[in-house]
Amino acid sequence: MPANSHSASPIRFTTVPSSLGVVLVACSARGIGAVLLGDERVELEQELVRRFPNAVRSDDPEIAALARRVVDVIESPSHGDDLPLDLQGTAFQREVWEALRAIPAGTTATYAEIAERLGRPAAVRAVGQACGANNVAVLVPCHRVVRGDGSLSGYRWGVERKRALLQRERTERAR
DNA sequence: TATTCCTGTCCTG
DNA sequence: CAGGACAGGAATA
Repeated sequence: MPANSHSASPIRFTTVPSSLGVVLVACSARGIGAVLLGDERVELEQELVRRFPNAVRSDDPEIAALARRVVDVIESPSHGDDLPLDLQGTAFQREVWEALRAIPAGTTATYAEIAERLGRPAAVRAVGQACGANNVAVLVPCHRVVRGDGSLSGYRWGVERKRALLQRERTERAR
């Protein structure tokens, strides 16, 4: 049991294919620290290492099982998730991400609504910033936040994926 | 329609 | 440390 001093505990990751492209799942001892979406495996690995320099690839079955569960949530949003998360961010960012998790699948909220929910109605723009800083795609549903005029605005992993996720969740909710 | 300002955070010089 | 850039939005002209 290596007692780690100030260098964070190792973060292990693996990648799996999905209908939305490659999914990279990384986790620490506390839980899932990152879920990245992209077109190419290498691209995602580079992005992860940029954010977590101490991340290492792992073929641990435990990680693989976790990754499979993440893909399940992606493919079938109504599946619900109780996966352990290890979110790192400022107090404000955590508040935002917490608020996002309260948005039911199949529905959306505006950046203004989130800001209001936090008691900071004027911090709308900061909310957008916090969403973009989120490392855990899908499980922290930043894709369910839209503009006041209904447009999808942006998405860190591509607006097309945002559109696909929302459409899928609406379909699941309808049945 | 075009500016301007607001808010929290990050990035860059 | 200062200034600019953002996945927004309301107010003003």
